Amino acid sequence: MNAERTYGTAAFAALAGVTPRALRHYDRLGLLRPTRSSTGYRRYRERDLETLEEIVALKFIGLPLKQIAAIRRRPERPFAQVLRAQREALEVRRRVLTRAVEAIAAAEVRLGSTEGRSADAIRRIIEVMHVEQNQERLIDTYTTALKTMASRLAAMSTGERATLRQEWAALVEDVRAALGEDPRRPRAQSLLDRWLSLQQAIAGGRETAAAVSATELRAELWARRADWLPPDAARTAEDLSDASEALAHVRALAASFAGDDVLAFIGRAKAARE
Amino acid sequence: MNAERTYGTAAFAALAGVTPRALRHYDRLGLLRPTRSSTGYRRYRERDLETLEEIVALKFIGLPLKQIAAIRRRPERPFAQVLRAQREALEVRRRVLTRAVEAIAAAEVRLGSTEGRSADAIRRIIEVMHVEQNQERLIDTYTTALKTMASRLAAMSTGERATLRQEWAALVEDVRAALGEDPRRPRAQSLLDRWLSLQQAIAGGRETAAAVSATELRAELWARRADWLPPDAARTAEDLSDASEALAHVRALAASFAGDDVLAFIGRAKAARE
DNA sequence: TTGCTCCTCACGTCACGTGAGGTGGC
DNA sequence: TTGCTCCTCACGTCACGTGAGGTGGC
Repeated sequence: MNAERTYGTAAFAALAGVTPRALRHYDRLGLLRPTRSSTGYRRYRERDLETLEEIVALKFIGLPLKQIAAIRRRPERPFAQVLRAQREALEVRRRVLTRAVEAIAAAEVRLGSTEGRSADAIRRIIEVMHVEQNQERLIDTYTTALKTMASRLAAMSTGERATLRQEWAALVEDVRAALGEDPRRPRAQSLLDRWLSLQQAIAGGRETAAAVSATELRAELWARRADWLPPDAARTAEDLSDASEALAHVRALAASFAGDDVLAFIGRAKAARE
Repeated sequence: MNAERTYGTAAFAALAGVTPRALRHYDRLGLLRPTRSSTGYRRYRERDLETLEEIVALKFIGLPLKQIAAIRRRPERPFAQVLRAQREALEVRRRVLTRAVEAIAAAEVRLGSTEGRSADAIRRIIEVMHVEQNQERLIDTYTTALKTMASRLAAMSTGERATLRQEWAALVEDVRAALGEDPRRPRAQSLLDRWLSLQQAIAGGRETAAAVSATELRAELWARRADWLPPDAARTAEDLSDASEALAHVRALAASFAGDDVLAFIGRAKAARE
């Protein structure tokens, strides 16, 4: 009595919408071990179906079976972290696919117009591919720079941040007042010194600073911000590894950078120095 | 004299941005065979770079190496077909990724609110996954039905199509005039006969007809049309395997279907018949 | 002569698909 | 007793990554 309903491999596979071979695979990996009949046949129970559905769901979001096994045993990382990392990985793959589709579309246009030859179309793919790879590299550089700045700012005390902000505002004001001056004069050169040391304080290493100060780079990136700026501010703050305060600083920084006249003056002072 | 500049494996790999191992792989597959020095070392020439760039470009758009080899030998299918098939395949993969990202996002929301447990989040993934799979199935069914209709219409003569259109318009008008009548009466039943036979003429098999006549299906699909209707009409016409005329017929058909009162009457007549 | 580069196997990756060859169950 | 289902190997997939073990080149 109370004999529980069980299923053979094929029946259970059909019930769950997977193949029998997949069930054997999960069994071998230890993901889902059914009981065995006296003759060695696999016997699945009703409650195995819940387990299998979980496995299929985690596979649907692209997790490898090994990681699924780890999560089901006991997650070594909090599930929220797993989900976030996986979502970001999928978003990267989706962007790659988008680039490829764009390259194909460009090649199709080339092929359709004025009896294009396939060699021309392939060349077009190469062009689009290179342009897009450069953009990816710019985005990576800039995103890394932003994260570096955010974490440095987050590591400072409130007082330090306030000081920095004041110094920065003062410097920008002083530069504005000196815009017409000769960039070779000591006055301009001393403004440049202040600029470089503030940049060093916020951005740290030289590469970060360089990435942040390239004007064309920022223009290009801003034009394509939909590609790298997450849609909602909450997520952005999280990405930058700390709180909205750090993000606010980065924004203030970006805003202060936005004055092209100021940047041009600093550029002239740099050019005069060498 | 005139000794051409050549490169060793590592140098050529660095020049082209691939790994030495990849070059050996392409060599073995016959994709790019360099000359060999007397001691068996691979020697790449300047013009091998063009070949390699083509290979990398075709790999970038997701073609497998075997197919790239075939294309470079001599394309057995026109390149336009290859590009289109590849673009469509990538678009499908992109949609799958979009679904997965959506499912993860839903799970993250669940996890964030009111101390969600990971089991709840996984259940949420399952829900979203099932909803989306149903939608995919609907879209497939409907798209197939549309293609079937388009090819049947394309196979007809202009005269036959004109007749069909007239009969259809006349039927819709007659049904409108009979909306208030008893669906069990011979009048309504004869309208239903005309409806079924016209549907048979356009849609062919019973499954196609069923797909086309399910009201909720069309409402659901129309709400999500961005997912399955290609953005530009030109491409749509091509998808439907013949010209804008066939497409125009499908559109006219869809428009005539759109009257919910007409559909409801036919539905009542069908219900009365059994 | 000593590093350095290059060479050729050959296994591993990931989630199964696909036979091959054999045995218990209704 | 005859099909039918199930079982366990074990190779194949795809584009290389990663040693292992060995030899020519500057």
